[in-house]
Amino acid sequence: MSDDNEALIDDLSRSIQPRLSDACGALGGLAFWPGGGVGLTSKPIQVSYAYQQIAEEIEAQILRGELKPGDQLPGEAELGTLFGVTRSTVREGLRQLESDGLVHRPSPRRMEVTVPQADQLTTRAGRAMALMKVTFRELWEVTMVTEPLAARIAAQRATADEIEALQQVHADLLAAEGKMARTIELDQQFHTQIGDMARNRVLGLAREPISLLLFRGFAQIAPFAPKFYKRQIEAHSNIIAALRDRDADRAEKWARMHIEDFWRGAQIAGLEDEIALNARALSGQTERQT
Amino acid sequence: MSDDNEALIDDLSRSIQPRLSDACGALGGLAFWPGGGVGLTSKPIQVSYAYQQIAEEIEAQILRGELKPGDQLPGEAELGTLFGVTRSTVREGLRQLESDGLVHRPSPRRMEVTVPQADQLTTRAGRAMALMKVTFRELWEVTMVTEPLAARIAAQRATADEIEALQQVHADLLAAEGKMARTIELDQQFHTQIGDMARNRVLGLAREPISLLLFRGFAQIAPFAPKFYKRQIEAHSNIIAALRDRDADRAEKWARMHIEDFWRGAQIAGLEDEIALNARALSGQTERQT
DNA sequence: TATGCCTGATTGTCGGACACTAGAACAAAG
DNA sequence: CTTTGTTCTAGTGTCCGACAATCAGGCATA
Repeated sequence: MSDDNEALIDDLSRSIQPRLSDACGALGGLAFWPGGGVGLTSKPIQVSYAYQQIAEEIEAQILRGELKPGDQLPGEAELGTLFGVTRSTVREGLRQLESDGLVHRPSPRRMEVTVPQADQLTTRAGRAMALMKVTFRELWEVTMVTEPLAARIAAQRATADEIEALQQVHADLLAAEGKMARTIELDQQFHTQIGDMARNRVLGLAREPISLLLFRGFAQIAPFAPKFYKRQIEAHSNIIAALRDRDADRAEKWARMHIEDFWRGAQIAGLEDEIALNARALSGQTERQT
Repeated sequence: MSDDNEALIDDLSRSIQPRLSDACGALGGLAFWPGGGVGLTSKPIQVSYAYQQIAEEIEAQILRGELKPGDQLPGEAELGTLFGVTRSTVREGLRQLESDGLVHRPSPRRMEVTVPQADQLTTRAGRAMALMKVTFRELWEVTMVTEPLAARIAAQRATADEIEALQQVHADLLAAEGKMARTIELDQQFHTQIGDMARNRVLGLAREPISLLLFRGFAQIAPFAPKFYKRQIEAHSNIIAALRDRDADRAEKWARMHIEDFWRGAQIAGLEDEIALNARALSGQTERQT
């Protein structure tokens, strides 16, 4: 494998500034400000550790295209000699890259460059939103534009097979009546699937974590609004029908009404400015890529 | 500090399964499939390393709320004894959490729990979109709904000060005519600022990386469309005016026209299905939090 | 050809070590 | 009493060396 990596090795070997830790505390010429304590330009003075530099250097080479997805990284020991640091230090850097999603490990022996996976970003964003305690209102306001957009584009681009698969999810959803957890799961899947049909990765990335959180509210709304479930189901049917007819306007309209209706339910349940999700509920879903 | 951490320590000490590495390769009862090679349920068989378990355990406790933002983590050595692993192993886990944004280091001596920072997520998402080579079309389709939404809500919620600040950015933008890099920067800031005025963190999270990438196209459009720059500026003026009047509909309308116009420019420049950004361009901006 | 075995390279984890520094406690000076 | 300087200690970044487990690949065997 060393033949294949010759080039990589050459590229990677921008050796780390020797003995960074020594230079850590060195605060770069901090100008004295005569006007008193206030107004001092508070520069962050960020220290840079060796393991960070390792991660940054490799990351930069990935972004610059010198390392492409699929390329295999040299061994840890080799990286160590290349950068002039110990294997332990290299490892810490690799862990960062790993959880950044820029490298992954197809086999425990190989470490290769990859592009961040969508589901990983979704988890990340969802976690962040939960931790920053976003409200249903915030989620809803955005969903109010993303889902109709997804439906509209999906009507133009979805394949017949995809629409069929969506129909199947809808059927499963009907069959799951009464089982709340399953209902929510299938409801989310329904929307995710429409999102995928739009063939827009940006939209997919943006809407997924949001709808994931928002539609959990289902469980909190249903008990308060008897007809809520039925209306939601009907909306789904209408969306599917519109998709079948390739009627973008109608698909968009029904999606909008669907989300509007969701909001009415949320209002009845008094959820408007409630925190959408105590992060605890997400704790089970941590899926760290390996 | 050990007094304050007594509770944390108790909580944290769910000790890691002893000797995980030994159980690594153990492939869980793989059922033999008599029908031939095809149809075998290819289970991922994910091994779990000690450093991952450390990260996951601490992460879970953060999500569960047992560790709250601002809490200080015990020292590495202490964590090591709590989990029953070496300090090196703990460190690798901490590096993951660090780049996940769940913990950070206000001072090189303290490691405390925090909620993921928005700008970090933005960087992450932007990098991912660049690496997956999204097209201008994908970005534009989503921007076409996010920016009008941001403008609409901003018209309802922005403070007078914020509108004033926006006006200032606009003035700077006018003054920067001809300087492309600066123009793009200020244009992005203009939109970001409107996004912030909407006081919707979900919207902010969703739209920021997208607009960041999309509006870079400015540089590629301007040379092809002489009047493009002027029209964009005018649209900005009109948006500000609408915000001043608290006219949500008009703000939304102008934002939409603004983005539509951007698309016309993109068409003239032939960018529709071009890759929005070679990731290289992002490589300079890596800002790893410390 | 397909199977089993052996070997080298790589990885996960360990334990110990050292220099350096932030933070606190303390002493001296205005 | 506040401000400045000193000392000490715990904790961090980095290094070193080591070991068991495992994967990849070559080789021998059936």
